[in-house]
Amino acid sequence: MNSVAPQQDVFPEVRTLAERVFQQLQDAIVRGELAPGSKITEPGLSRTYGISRGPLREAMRRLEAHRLIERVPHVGARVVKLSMKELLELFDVREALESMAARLAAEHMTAGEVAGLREVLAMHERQADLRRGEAYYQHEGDLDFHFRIVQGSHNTMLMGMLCDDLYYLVRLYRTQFSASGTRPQRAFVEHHRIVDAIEAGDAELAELLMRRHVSASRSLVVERYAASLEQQDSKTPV
Amino acid sequence: MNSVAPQQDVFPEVRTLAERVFQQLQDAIVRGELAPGSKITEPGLSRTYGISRGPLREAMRRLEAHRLIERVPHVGARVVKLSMKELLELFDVREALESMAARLAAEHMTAGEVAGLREVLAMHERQADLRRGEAYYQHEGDLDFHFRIVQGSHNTMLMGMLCDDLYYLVRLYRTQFSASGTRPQRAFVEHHRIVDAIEAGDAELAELLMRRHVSASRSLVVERYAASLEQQDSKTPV
DNA sequence: CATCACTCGATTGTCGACAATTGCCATGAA
DNA sequence: TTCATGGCAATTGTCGACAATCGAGTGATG
Repeated sequence: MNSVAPQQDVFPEVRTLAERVFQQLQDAIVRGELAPGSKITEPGLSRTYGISRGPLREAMRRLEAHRLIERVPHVGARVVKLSMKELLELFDVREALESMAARLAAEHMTAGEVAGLREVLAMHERQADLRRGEAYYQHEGDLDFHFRIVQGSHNTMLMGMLCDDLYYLVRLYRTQFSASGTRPQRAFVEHHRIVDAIEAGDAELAELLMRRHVSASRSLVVERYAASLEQQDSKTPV
Repeated sequence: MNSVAPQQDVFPEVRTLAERVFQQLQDAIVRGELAPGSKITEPGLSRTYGISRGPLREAMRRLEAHRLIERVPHVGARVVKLSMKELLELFDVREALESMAARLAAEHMTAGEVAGLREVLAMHERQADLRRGEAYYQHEGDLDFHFRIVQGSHNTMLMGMLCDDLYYLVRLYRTQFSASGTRPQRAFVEHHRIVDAIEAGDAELAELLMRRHVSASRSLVVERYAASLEQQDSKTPV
C-alpha cells in the first residue's frame, strides 16, 4: 500500500535473517533510532537483534553499499552523518535524476497512474489542512509523490537508484536535521503543475518544473542553514 | 580447475579477503570472464578463489547492491545480463547524471584539472590515430574522459553513483555486446566542445553538450540494434 | 503417454569458535 | 608533565560444521 511508508517492527514474508535485519537496520537508521555518526559494533547488534554475526555482516555490507553506514577495515562501522556539503550534493543528484524521471513519466505514465497520482496529491492536501504545523505526513507524503513519479518513469534502473538509495538518504536527512514543513502551500502548487505537465504529455515542461521544484527545496535548505549559522554567530559573538 | 581465468593475482594493499574477492569478482564480471547470465555457486567460487564462504558471501552482497549479480534467496545468484531495455534505461540515467556532472564541472573544475582533461583527450586521439579499428583503448579512454569530468564536478555523491555503480555496468555492456568503435571522430569533436564549455565556465552549455553526447551514443545503440534485428529477420524469414 | 509425489543430492542459510588486528590504559623514563 | 612502550581486552576477520531449502531425477499412477 504505502510504498515509502515506515515499516512496522515486523517484516513478514522475509525469508532470510540477513534480509530482515537489513531492513530493520535500514529503518532504524533512517528513523534516527541509531544516531548519525554513532558507532555500531557487531557483537552489540548481534545481541539486540538476536542473530549471529554472519547474516549481520552481510546486512552491514549491503548497508555500506547503500551508503547508510561507513566501514573501516579492522576498526568498525558507524552510521553516516550527512554534512551540509553532502546534503547539497544529494540535492544536485536528486535534481538530475528526478527531472529525468518527470520527463520519462510524461512520456510513459498511464492514465491510471496519473489518476492515482492525483489521488495521492488530494489526500495529502486534506491531511495538510487538518494538521497544519505537524508535517510528518507531509514528509512521507512528499516522498510518496516523488516516489510515484519515479515509478511512472517505468525505468527500472532509475527507480532503483532513487527509491533504493537516495530516498533513504533523504529521509535520513529529514530526521537528522529534523527538517519540518517543506513549504506546504508552494510545494502543493508545484506538485500540481508537475502533474498537469505529465498528464499533458509535455515531457520538457515536466522536466523543467521538477527541476525547479527540487532546486527550490535546495535553496530553502541553504537559506535556513545560513539563517541558523547567523543566529549561532549572534549568540556567540566573540 | 580454475574455470575463471585468474587475475594478475594480486590486488595490492587490500587488507581483507572479502574486499579482495569483491574486486576480483567485479573485475571478472566486467571483463566477461564470468559470462552474463551464468549461475555462480558459493562452493564453486569458494574453491576457485581459495577462501571460505563467509567473506565470499559478503562480497556477493556488495556485488548484489551494485547490481552486478542478482540473487534469489535459497536458490542462487547469477551474473546480470543486460537486456536492450535495461541498456537504454542505463543511458537515460547516464544522460541525467553526466549532464549534471558536466554542469558542475564547468562551475568547479580547477585549471589544473582542465589541463589534465585536455591531456587525456590528446593522448586518446594519438592512440586512436595509431590503431584505427581496434577500439579497446578508445573504450577505456572514453570512460576515462567521462570519469575525469565526474571527478571535476567535485560532488562526492555523484562520483560514487557514476564511478562505483554505473561505469561498471557500462563496461559490462561493452563486453557483453562487444560494442566496438563508439564513432571515434564524432565523439572526439564532441568531447572537445564539452571541454571548451567547461573551461569557459559555461555550465549550461557544458550540460547541454554532454546531454547530447550521451543521447547520441544511445541513439547509435538503438540504430545498431534495429539493424541487427533486421539482419536476423532476413536470415530467418519464416 | 502425461502427470504427480517423493526422494536424494547439492546448494544456500546460520551458527559458534578461533585467529588477527586495533585501540586503550597503565607503567615507566626523560 | 609529557611522551614512548608494552600488554590487554574488545572487536573484527575467517573458517568449518550443521540445519534448512530447493530442484532435478525417479518411479508410480491415471
